[in-house]
Amino acid sequence: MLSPNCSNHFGTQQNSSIITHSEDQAESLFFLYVLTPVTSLDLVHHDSSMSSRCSRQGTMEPLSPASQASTRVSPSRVTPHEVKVTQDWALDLGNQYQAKRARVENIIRGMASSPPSSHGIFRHEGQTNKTTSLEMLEDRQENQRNQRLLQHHDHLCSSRTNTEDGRRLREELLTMQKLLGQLHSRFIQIFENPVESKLDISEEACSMGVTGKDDSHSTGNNSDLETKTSTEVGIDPHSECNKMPLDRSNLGWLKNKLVEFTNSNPDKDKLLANMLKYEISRAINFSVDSIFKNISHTFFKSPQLPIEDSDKEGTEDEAVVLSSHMPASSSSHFNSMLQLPLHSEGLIGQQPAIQTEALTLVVQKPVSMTGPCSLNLEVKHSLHANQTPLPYNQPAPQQDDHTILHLKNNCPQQDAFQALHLGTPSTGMPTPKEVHLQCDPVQVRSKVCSKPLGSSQAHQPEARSHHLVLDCLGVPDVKMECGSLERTVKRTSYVLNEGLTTQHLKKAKLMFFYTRYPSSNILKTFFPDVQLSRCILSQLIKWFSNFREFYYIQMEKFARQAQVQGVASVRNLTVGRDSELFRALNMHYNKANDFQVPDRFLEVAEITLQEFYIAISLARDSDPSWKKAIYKVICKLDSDVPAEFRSPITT
DNA sequence: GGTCTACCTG
DNA sequence: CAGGTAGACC
Repeated sequence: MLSPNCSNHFGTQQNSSIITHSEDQAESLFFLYVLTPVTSLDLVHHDSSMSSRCSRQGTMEPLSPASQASTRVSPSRVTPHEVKVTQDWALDLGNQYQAKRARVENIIRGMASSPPSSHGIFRHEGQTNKTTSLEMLEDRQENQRNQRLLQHHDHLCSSRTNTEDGRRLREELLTMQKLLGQLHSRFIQIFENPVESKLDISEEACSMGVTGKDDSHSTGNNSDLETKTSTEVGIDPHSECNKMPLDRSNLGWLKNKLVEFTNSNPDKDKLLANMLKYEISRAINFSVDSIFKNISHTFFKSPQLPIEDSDKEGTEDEAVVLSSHMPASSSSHFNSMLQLPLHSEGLIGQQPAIQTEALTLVVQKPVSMTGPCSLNLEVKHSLHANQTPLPYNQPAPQQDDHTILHLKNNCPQQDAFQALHLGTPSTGMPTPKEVHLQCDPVQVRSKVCSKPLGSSQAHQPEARSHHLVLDCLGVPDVKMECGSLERTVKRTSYVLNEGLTTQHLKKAKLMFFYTRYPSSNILKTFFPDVQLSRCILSQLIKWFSNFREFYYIQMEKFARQAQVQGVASVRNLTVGRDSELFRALNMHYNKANDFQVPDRFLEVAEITLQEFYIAISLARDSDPSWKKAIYKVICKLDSDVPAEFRSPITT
């Protein structure tokens, strides 16, 4: 099939390998064409090197009869101007090829003019033709069209015909016509009975040692070209007859037919053999080219393009770029991670760890990015060296707060409060410079709070002196670039209310170890980075109310459990760091277990458990308000919150 | 009436 | 953990 145009054919990368070879052999091809009977008018475009290359490439076509007939250039394309140009081009060839060309042209003319009305044509110098004699044998209709074309050119070229050569060639013409008839009959037979003919042809061709080798040696430049064109497409021209299946559409079949034809006329049709060899190579090139073109097209449209090599910590811009170049399967991942309105067809199942973590942290509410807060991170995991790891093998009972659990898992800011006790920075952690960053926490607008509250305003001077060492929200121990870290924080910092972030929630939980009933003043003092409006304050109070709720539920549960287990004395009810009750509480308020829970909290917890046990033992639980007495006791057991908690999360 | 709390529910 | 409600307290 004809290539649509030169630029497309040569401009596409996927064809480069084949095309390059062909272009490198432009000169050889040129000579081959000169020596080869041709009929196609594509060569009219040989007025320029580029167009000639394009034409030759563009006309590479399978040699199957059907395709030949359907893809041949229409004679109507020829214009007088083109003929003139071709003449000029041909004159540069030199006289050395004149004789040969004339002879070949006459042969072709004779073959093409099976009807006696057809006369010599293509005397025009340089007027070469792409249609081979074999092709003409295959398609009579095409011959007729070519004849019309030849006739059109005849009057232009006839004056150059040598009368003596003409007579000699006419004799050859007769021979060729006979052969033509034989070959045509043979083709018809093959078409009608392909299987039988296949075997026949195969045996004939191979038994005759059908190769282009011997013949090619006699054609000088043609042999080199033939070898090149064959080898460049991975086909051994000397052995393919033994390998390629003989099919009507198969090039091997055509070659065999040509060999058959050539062997029957060894002295006169070497030219045809060379020509066909070249055509075969060209067809192979074209086929390979088409295959690669299809492959390339399929490849770039495939959604399976792997992007594992893509930067997993790429920026959002990078994600956008990826989404535009990659299969949608890849981009979808980034879409979900970055929540960008990108087309999603499924990105890559390969998820960067950052994104995965962020997704697990999403609580059940929609989020938005507002209200930047900065985290001053100075010390991380400072207590790890001194803190005795708490046994944490058993899950806490009634772990119904999944949100909190998630937050604890990924936001080990408790480390900051561990540092409050030891005040020693841990090693191997990011320096303050490295982790000091701006984050845009996600905020959830509270129903109660109608007004947006600016965060990080009420910075108390004294609070600034206390550098809370906050591990910024699930930032892994891996040292990260600030940009990447910031993106992580953006996705992990989940603002629960106006001005309140997950850091505040964690801080409140840690404060609960000291105070179960914080006053409003205490909250204002220890949350200086939050503008404690009424709604914010109520929110904080509500948090502690929820903390107490969970706390008392656990106490009652374990007290009743002890009752069932038949604990003899209240003195036997103790709460140690390895007790199941403490594990449950620690899991709830300090899931990361990186905060040193004060001993006082253990004492208070033990007292609370005993109070519940006593009340239950005395059947006070029958009273609807039987817990109030316990609350009165517990509220008096609050201790002072360490001054380090005064440090604002926002600097 | 406002505030705080416990309790319940989702 | 948030929202709602009811009760107690001032």
